[in-house]
Amino acid sequence: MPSNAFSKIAPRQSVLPVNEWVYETLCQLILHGEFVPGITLTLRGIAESLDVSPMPVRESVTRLIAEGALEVSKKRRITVSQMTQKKFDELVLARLSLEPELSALALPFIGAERLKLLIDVDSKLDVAISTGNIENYTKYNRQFHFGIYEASPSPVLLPIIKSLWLRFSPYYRIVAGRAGTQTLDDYHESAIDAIKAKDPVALAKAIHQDIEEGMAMLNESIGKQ
Amino acid sequence: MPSNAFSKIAPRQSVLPVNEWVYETLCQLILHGEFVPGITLTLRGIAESLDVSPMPVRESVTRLIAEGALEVSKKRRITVSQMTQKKFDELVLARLSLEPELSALALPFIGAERLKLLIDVDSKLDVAISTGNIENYTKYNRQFHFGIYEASPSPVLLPIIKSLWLRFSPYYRIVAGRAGTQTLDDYHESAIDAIKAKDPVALAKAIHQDIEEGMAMLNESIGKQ
DNA sequence: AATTGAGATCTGTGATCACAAAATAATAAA
DNA sequence: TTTATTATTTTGTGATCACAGATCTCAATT
Repeated sequence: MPSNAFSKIAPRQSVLPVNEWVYETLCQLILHGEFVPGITLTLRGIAESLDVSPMPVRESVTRLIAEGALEVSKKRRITVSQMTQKKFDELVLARLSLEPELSALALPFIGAERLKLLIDVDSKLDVAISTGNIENYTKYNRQFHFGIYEASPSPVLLPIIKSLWLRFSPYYRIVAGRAGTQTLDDYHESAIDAIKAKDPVALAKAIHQDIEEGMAMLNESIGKQ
Repeated sequence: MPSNAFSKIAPRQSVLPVNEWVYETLCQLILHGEFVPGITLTLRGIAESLDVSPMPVRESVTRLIAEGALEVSKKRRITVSQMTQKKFDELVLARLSLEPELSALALPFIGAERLKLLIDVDSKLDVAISTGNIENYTKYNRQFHFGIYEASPSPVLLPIIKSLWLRFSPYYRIVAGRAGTQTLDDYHESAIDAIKAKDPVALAKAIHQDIEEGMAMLNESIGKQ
C-alpha cells in the first residue's frame, strides 16, 4: 500500500529534503500528464495525497507558480495552467529560440557514451511512435532532448527550457488516443547524424525542425478558444 | 521615520497582499543594485528590515530563487547570485534570442502615446549618458526596453525576460564610477525609427545591437573568475 | 600570537494555529 | 422543481513555535 494517493510516485528518498522531493514529484506528475489542465489543486489536498505537511507543498507550489507550470486564479485558487493560443505561440517561439542554441552549445560535450544513450532512446522512441504509445513517446522524446541539453551544465538556459516543457506537457494528454504519431518525421535521426558529424549548425537545425513538427502536432490537437 | 531599514522603499500599499508587496520591493531593490552580489541574506533580516513577518518574505524569496535572482548556497544560505562567465554568456544568449523577438511581436501594439513616452524616456537616457549618471542610465534603459516589451500582454516571454534582467542588474553597480557610458552608441534612436516605420525586422535588429553593446560593456567591467 | 573547542546564537525548514474570504451544503420560500 | 437565503466547510495567507545544523563568540591552551 502506497504512502500517498497518487499513482506512479517514487518513494520518498530520505536523503532529499521534503520540499525538494515534493517539487520533483509534482514536476513528474505534470510532465506525465497526470494533472488535467484547468483543474484546481489545494495545498492541503496535495499534502494529504503526498503524505507530507502542507508547508513543503506550499513552497513547491510557489516555485511551480513562479515557473508558470501552475497559476493562481483571480480569487487565489491554485490551478493547472490553461492553454491559450497566445501562450502556445509564445511557448513555441521561446522553445525555437532557445533549444537549438543550447543544443549547439552542448554538442562539444556529447561523448561516445552519451551518444550511445541517445541512439538507444531514439530506438525506443521509434517503437513508441510505431505502436502509437503516446505516453512512451512523450517520455522518450523528453529523454532525447534533455539528453542533449544536459550534456554540459547550463545554469540559465536549461532551467528556462525545463519551465517551458512543464507548461505544455499537460496538453499531451489531449493528443493521447488520436492517430498522428505515425506521421511524424524522425528529425532525431538528423540530430544524431549532426552529433556524429560534430556539426552544431546541423544539430540546431534538426532540433528546430523537431520542435516545429512536434508543436504543430500539439497545436492542431488542442481545442483552444 | 521609515517603517523599514531599506532606503528607497515605496510605502506599503494596503491594497496589495503582503507577499506581493515584499516581492515587488525586493525586485526593485535588486534592479536598483542595492544588493551586493555574493552577499548573504536572511529571512528574518529581510522581514525585520521590511517590517513584516518572516512568512511572506519566505514566499517571495522562494519565488526569486526560482527565477534565478537569488540562490541558496550548498549549505542552505540565501545569497545574491554571483556571476560567472558561463552564466553571463547564457544570459546574453537568452536576451539576444528573446528580446528582439518580443519587441517585434509588440511593435504593432505600440501606439502614438507609447511612442511619445519612449521618445521622452530616450531623451532622459541621453542626459544620463552624457552626465555619466549610471543609476539613471540603468533606470531609463530599463524603462525603454520594457516600454516596448509591455506594449501587449506577453504571458510567457515577458516573465522570462524580467527574470533575465533581475540576474544581471546587480552587476551594474560594478560599472558605476567607470567612464564608458559616454562611448555608447544610441541604438535606441534606431529602435524609435523602426517603430515609426512600423518595421519589426529593423526594430528587432536595433534591440539586438543595443543588447550586444550594453552587455559587452558590462562584461568587460566585471572581473569574473 | 595562533589555535582550539565548548557554549551561545542564528538560520532555514517543517509543523501548527488563526482568520477572512470563497465555495459548498443545507434549508426555506416560491 | 426551482430559486433564494443561510449555515457550514474549505482554502490561501500570515503568524508563531520547534528543531537541527551551521555560524559565531570568546576564553583556555599551546
